Amino acid sequence: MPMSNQKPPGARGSDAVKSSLSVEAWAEAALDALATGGLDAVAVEPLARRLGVTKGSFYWHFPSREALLREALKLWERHETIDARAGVEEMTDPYERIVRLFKQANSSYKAGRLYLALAAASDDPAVGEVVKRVSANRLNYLNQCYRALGLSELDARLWSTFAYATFIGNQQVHRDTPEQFPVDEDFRAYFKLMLKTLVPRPGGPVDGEA
Amino acid sequence: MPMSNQKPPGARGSDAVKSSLSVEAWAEAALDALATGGLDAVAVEPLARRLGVTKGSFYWHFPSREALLREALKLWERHETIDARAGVEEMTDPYERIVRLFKQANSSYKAGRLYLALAAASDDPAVGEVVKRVSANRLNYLNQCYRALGLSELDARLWSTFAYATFIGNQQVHRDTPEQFPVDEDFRAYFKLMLKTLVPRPGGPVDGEA
DNA sequence: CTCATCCCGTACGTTGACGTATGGAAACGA
DNA sequence: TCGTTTCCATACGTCAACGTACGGGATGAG
Repeated sequence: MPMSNQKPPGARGSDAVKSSLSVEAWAEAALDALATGGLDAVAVEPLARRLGVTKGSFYWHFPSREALLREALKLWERHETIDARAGVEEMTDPYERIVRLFKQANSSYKAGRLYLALAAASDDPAVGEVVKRVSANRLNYLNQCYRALGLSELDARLWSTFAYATFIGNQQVHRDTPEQFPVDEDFRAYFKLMLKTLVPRPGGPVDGEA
Repeated sequence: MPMSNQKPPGARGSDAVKSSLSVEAWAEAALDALATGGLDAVAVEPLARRLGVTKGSFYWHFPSREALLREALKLWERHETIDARAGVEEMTDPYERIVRLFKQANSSYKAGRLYLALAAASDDPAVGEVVKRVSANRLNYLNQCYRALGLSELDARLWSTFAYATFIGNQQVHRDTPEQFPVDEDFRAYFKLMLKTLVPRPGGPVDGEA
């Protein structure tokens, strides 16, 4: 049984490739099923049918359904942490960095669905652990960005939580009632409004307590 | 088979009682299971065990699992639309009305979990329909409140969507990473910040486009 | 050519939940 | 007291998915 490394026939040379090619394909399919059908859609036989094979294939690559879930979660966490930093780290200005984060968060509808599906399956301990870690990472990163804007520790925490909650909620509203969600021109106005409201300009007013 | 009215031995007199007593008990249990375990937790035999009975009882009250789901959704929608208006309609000042709505939205953690669980199960057509209706109702009501504040049609739509998304997101963040969510004193500051940011005071500045 | 390993298909046993059939106990009216 | 209605338990068949056992074709090494 593989599950780790066993020299896949393709992609020779870079022996840094740890996971078998098919393993990742199964994991991707699992994430796809998760985004659309929830956690129970991550089922061996349905996925096998979807991929045009049978269980026999699956149980050669994985010891169990739980192993597939673990692999899918690992893949998701990697995507989530890498994509979150991509195109953001290069921005030096903290304001522009936050703007970039927001644009990114609103750009990938599919990633939003995936997060919501995983968050809804947090009852599963393995899922809950990863969701909590990813969510905490995002919040901490946003918090650092707000601190870089000059906000105090408390203010940064409050504003970053505020902003993060808003964008998570946007994904939720967008999914639950798409026809109520602003599009095109309205969305641009909506986005601009949120930006102006949620991220204080470098020279703007700083509000402490009342 | 009942499923509608059949003169429950208790609560005589008010024959306006449409659903049997036990039917509502099953529906409540179903909502409870939904909040904690998701849609698949609404299973006949597990619920029966939880209630200390067997399937025999269930299939006397309901023709199928789907009927239970429908009943639970009906109950949820009723709760959601009634509770949303309770303690809000009496407020005449639109500002105070919105504040009341926000306080209410943040007060019931359990109701938040229920909404998130149902929203996550929107793949089910019956669930999706109700979720969409409830969500749209909330948004429209909030929109009316913002219009009553004097905002234009567009501004009211944007601000109400903004505010609604934020509070939905709060429930999500609160559930996914509870230890990162502000509590006690920090929460009060957080709440105040959101209020000041999201609901313009009657005499405050009105921002149109840039 | 032979053989061993890789990858997958097939057949089987098991489990959990759905739904049905039927019996039975308790309450209630005549 | 007797029968009917109400509510629930038990037993059964079905189905879908998990996991296992085993076989078999392909492919590369010797």
